[in-house]
Amino acid sequence: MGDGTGLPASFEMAWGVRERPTKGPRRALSLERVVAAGVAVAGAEGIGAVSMNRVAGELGTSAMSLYRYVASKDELLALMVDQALGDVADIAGDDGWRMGLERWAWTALAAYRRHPWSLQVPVSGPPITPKSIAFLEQGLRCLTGTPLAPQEKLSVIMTLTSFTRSWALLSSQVGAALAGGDPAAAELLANYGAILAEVTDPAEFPALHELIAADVFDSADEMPDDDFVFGLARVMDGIEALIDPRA
Amino acid sequence: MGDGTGLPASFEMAWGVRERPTKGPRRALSLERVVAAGVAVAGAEGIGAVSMNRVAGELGTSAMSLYRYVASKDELLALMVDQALGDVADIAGDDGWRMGLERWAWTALAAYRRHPWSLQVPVSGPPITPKSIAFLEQGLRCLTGTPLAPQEKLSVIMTLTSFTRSWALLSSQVGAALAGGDPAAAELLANYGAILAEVTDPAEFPALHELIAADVFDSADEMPDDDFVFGLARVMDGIEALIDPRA
DNA sequence: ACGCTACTGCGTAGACCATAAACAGAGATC
DNA sequence: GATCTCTGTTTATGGTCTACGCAGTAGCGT
Repeated sequence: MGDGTGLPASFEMAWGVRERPTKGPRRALSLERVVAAGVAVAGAEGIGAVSMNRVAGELGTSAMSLYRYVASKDELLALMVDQALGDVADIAGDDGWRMGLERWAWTALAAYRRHPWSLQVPVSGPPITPKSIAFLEQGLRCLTGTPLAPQEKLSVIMTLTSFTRSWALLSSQVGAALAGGDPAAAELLANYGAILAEVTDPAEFPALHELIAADVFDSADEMPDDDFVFGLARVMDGIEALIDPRA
Repeated sequence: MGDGTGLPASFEMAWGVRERPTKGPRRALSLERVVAAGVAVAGAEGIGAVSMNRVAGELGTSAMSLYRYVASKDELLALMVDQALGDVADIAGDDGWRMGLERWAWTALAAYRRHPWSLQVPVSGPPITPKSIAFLEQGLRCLTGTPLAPQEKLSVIMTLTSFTRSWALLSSQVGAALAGGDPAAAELLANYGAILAEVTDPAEFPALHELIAADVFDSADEMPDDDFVFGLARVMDGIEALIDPRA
């Protein structure tokens, strides 16, 4: 087994393991540049525009050249998502786990906002790329000193991650529908409450119609971060209810 | 505006709005059968095998026929996901909001387990299909009688949904890697802890290595629902911390 | 200096994919 | 019976990923 990690070669490259082979012609590109080109295309024209051809075009070469750096398109996408996380600065401070984790969640949200397309890439396994692991480390550090078992720490981070990611996804889609090009999506969103009202029977959906009557579904136009603040507070309260009794 | 909902025609069909036009030849298929065929293909061969051609083959017709029932592949996928939720029975009981919401979450998890492929379909907007709305209604009913504002109720449901969905996704991928065909994924998962250890520097990732040392990443083999129970309890505690002080 | 050999970029081609457009027939309505 | 709408299907277009193979490059061992 030795030092074979079993990871795809491009991932090992991203981790900095694996020295570049010394023989052969000099490489015209680098994994970094390929991934960066992918990120550029996704950022400018959306994840749907990311094809091997398009990315290669951005670099002035042809599609097949990219396969010298990446074994498949899925690998490229995974590395793009990793890159999108950005370089993670130190997050945990000395102001307690709660403040730290909240900063952590807001940092993740900011990264998702910067690269909304990264939310559209289908998740294909547990995190294994450098920046996502570094980010996990930052989250875990916030919990250092708390009376939680290791397994519990991981569960806490997972819970928080899933909430943040889901909210970022919803929020980005709403934002895209409002600002973006698709007029059908925009209209659907603008009339969301009305559509629900028209399609459901108040007698059959009483709880839903209570919300419709309260205009809950139409206030999405503004869409500040209030809902995120609210949900985040709920999740943190839940964690606090676990930690506090032990202290 | 009248009764034009602005929804795609196939969605109106799924809701039962829209009478079938009386002219022209009798239809050879039905929207239900098309969606059911898609679900069958996805269940048997995974979401990746769902192509218009493959689904049409399942029905003994040709790809273009499906476009008489569905305007695009995305619509078909959305309807398949809706179908996967299954018929929702009454969930809210008289044993309090917490028990109700927990049943609700477990019901959702069961549906995801029954149709893991539905987690791979990229989410493309707020829920608008019959069964997902019915499911939302069930969740909201659990909160009837609680001192929560309408907007808060929706936020609570969203928080719970996102947690459940994320956990189901992770759990299904782990399950697929262990049982499924891809030996690379299986090996990655089996050595997950070891790989992390090999690729990261303990000095740079102290919090992570604490977890690795505790074998947290290797106990995934068993993977019962313990983590879901744990996270669910956290989320519910968070909601309880909001409700209790008001009662 | 001179193969050897590993490695490079890239062109070609195959297998699929979603779907636009046009068409011949079915069957209810006038 | 004529009309007119809706039906399934055929054909065609432009896109996707990527397996394969080729010609050329540059370091290494001799």
